[in-house]
Amino acid sequence: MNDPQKEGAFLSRNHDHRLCVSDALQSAEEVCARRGARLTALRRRVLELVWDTHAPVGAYDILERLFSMGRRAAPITIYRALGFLMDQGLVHRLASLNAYVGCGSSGAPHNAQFLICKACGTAAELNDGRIDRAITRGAARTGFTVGGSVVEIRGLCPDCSGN
Amino acid sequence: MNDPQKEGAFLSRNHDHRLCVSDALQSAEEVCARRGARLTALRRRVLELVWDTHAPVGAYDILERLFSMGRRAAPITIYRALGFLMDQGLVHRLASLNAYVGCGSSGAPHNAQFLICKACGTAAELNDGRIDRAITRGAARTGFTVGGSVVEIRGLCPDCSGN
DNA sequence: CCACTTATGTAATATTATAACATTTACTTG
DNA sequence: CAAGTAAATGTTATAATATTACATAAGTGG
Repeated sequence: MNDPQKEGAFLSRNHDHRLCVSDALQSAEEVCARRGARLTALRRRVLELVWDTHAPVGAYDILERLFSMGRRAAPITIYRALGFLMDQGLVHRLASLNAYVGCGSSGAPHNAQFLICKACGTAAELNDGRIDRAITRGAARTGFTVGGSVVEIRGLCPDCSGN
Repeated sequence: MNDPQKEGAFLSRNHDHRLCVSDALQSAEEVCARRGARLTALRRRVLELVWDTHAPVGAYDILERLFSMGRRAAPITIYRALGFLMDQGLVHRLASLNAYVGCGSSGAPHNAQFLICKACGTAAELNDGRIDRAITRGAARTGFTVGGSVVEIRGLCPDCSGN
């Protein structure tokens, strides 16, 4: 992870996004190959569309983009592809947005926290053990055993907050 | 808050739930009166239905229960009432469930964390500053400024995990 | 009481997601 | 390679959640 683009959770507004996409696609190919999971043309296409921007994208947006690329499909098709991609840890669903975003640290399904910029819509994945631990401990104090968590944080990204 | 029922985030399975409801309703009356907000019959009814159990309830469930009480209403009616109640900080929406739950620490709108038992469906509100701080700090490390957060934790409540 | 604001009613529709079953594709094994 | 099987996709319909737009009613202040 010594790619200069990947120093922080958020990339600069004018980073070379083609690299994000090609990295994600290549990584997905490898991950799936290693597991014997089939990254079919359709699934790869959906993954590409999810990676179209760093802003989470709705299932029906993906559907429309597929249409505009000349491929006609039903909603269930997208949901199935997204389901596969989530199972492989390549995509996350953001419950607070009903939208999907590519997973940067792909490799395996995992919990993560998300930072969502309310100005530009960009979302970045955080994998902060301190947050996880605070949650596990806070829950444990009430006798609750944590299985998983949804952590979606709204605010302003560095570019949009002027930092 | 020296009500013995309220020692922890989760109440025992056989607590006297009528007290929860009457407390919530009375508190809501007070809060609204203080603010000049109108807790109408409909809104109070919806609040009661939300408080029917500690498990989050869907908007359409509320609608059905209203029906079964002889009151016919359209979805928008429920959503408007829920909107009002959320504005007053009396109800929270859980994004990961598309469901609504009464707010225990009512008084003002606020962020909170939620513990959701995957066995019994009960949800409890946590107001753990340590989690908030971990989030704020984790975000700040990436240059992100936090506005608000959705924290919904799934797992097993004390009753269901055998503690 | 009148004018005004707020709340609710009514009808239609948008948005997100899944169920059920048919067909096709690709993998496997003889 | 052909047949059999499992996995993926197609097709159609529908469920579940939420909102828009406009009409009516109810409360509030002069």
